[in-house]
Amino acid sequence: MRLSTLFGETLREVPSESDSVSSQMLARAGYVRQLAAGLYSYLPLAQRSLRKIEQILREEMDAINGQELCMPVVHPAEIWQESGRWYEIGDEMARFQDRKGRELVLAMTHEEVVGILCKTEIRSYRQLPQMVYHLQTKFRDEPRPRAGLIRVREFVMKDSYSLDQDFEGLQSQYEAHYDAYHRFGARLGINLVAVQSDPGMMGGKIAHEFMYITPVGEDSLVICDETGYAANLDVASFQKIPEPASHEEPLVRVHTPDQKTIAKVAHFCGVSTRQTGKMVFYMGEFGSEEPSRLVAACVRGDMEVNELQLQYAVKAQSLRPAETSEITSVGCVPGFASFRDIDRSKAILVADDLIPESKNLIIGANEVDWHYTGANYGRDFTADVVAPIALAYDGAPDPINGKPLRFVRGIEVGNIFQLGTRYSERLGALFNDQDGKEQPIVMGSYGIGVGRALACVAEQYSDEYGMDLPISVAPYQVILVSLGRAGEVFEAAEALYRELLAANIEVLYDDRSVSPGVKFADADLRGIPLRCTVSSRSLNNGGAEFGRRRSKDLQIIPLDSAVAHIQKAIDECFESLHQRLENLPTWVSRVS
RNA sequence: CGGGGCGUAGCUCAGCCCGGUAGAGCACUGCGUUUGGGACGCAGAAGUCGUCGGUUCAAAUCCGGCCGCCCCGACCA
Repeated sequence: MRLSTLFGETLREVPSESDSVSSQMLARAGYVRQLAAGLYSYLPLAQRSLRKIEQILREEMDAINGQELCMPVVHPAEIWQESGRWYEIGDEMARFQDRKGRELVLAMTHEEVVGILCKTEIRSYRQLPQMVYHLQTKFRDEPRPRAGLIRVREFVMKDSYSLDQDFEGLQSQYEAHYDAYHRFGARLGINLVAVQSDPGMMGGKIAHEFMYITPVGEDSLVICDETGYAANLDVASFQKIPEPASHEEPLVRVHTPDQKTIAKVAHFCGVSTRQTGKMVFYMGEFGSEEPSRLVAACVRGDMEVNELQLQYAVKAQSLRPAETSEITSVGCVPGFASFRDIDRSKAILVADDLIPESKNLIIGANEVDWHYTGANYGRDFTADVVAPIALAYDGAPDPINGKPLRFVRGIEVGNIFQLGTRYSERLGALFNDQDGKEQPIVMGSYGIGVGRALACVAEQYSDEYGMDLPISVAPYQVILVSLGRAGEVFEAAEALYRELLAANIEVLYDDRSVSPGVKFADADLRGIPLRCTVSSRSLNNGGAEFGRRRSKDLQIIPLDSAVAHIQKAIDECFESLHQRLENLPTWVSRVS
């Protein structure tokens, strides 16, 4: 490709549209342009990179017996009504009507269509297992798109769907995806960490997210480098160690003027926050049939509430922080609340499982400026539900060996879900088993965001001058820079360009008549890993100048063997990338 | 949805407080010079100041509504 004709300019100045490194780099390098919030055009360079990422996905999916197909982006509403998600999903799903008034939706994912396809294609256990995948556009009307390609509304996802007759089959395909996703990350040059995650409304019990670890990530994770335990904060567990206490002290009502927060009360009483019980109030929604109810949660004073686990503990559809009036309506005094003296007919009381283990807590007395000391679960107060509802924290003891967990942030590049039979049952995707009995197909679903993967690569492989993409992702392998329009240099560069093309080397040829500074600056920006320069200086030295992007260690390669030299360097780039495939985490080697 | 910021030429931004001729740099066009790390001179083209309304003799500037974009939070099958 000649740079003089490439569609897509570099930007000299940092675009103002977003703060994230990847979006600024991709914009400056002429890869992407924003059309609206969360909607991007991919210019030719980005398109080439995306196609390379897609090709890697195809190879990895094919390697685990996937079959590529393609399903529509526009779906009739009925299939989403059948699966139930028409009613469960809110404004995130784009809904519209066709000219006849038929309700349509833009696909957020494709479980429903796969289920519909199974109804006609799969009838017998003899046809299972199967795995299908596609690379297709999704639309999710995110409440807040952000960070360039990291969180967009329209994006291409590789989504695959496993179809099995039983859970053993599902487990096996799940494990195959687990390993394939690690290979995918390695081939892109990024480390993906598999973390336990919340299956959420996808249903099923087991799910993992594949995270690219970076401080700019939007998900919070806990990981332990020693045991390999890794989990999304939502589902992270940790060891809970009660404060030592020799005996139960008596319950004593103490005056605590103006000590409204846990920190203040603990300080006032001269104890650690670990000796206190903290109350947090939510309003729980339980569906249209049931009225919403107050959910009162109690965790030890040094901890926070894990809202997702609290929601599961009370089997609520959703939780929101309670208003002060809602708290007082059950007899609680904000700032001085506890499970004692609460109207238990109007609220669900949930205690973290550490609370019954903890002796002699300070809790609220439900009266302004008063607390109790020496409160003990069972004797002085009880809950309706005891469950692990405390949020893991930085340094919390690993659930396996008790070593401190590390808090990190990550970007979710992929996820894998064991769906089970939820969709096949609702959509009627059944097969006849060996006994001739109808059974629902056991499904799994597995996604990878293609653009998000590119953003993660750009995030990692950038410096102040631009991107330095791995050879597997870079739109071109080498950038050929010609300096000077003098006849000899021009002829040599043109000849080398033709030779590189003939040798099937992916070359971006800067044939523009701009100053050397512009060419080098653009070469640094564009993300091409190798650079070859032809100039009168290089010709005088015996050929072309060649090396890694921005390297000071440049070698002169004779023109007649230049192609071979460049091919060798490309091969070495791939080899060093492929070394990442060794010692990858696998399902078998995982701990968590 | 809550909080904050912004919207002026293709890009980055100044001008707005204090109302009166729409600006700079980069990019672009032409001519000439220049060619190893974002060159220089001369000439030129380019904006309905997001939008609608109000105040005023007069609005980019003051006031109000709306729209859009970014950031923090909520949310995220």
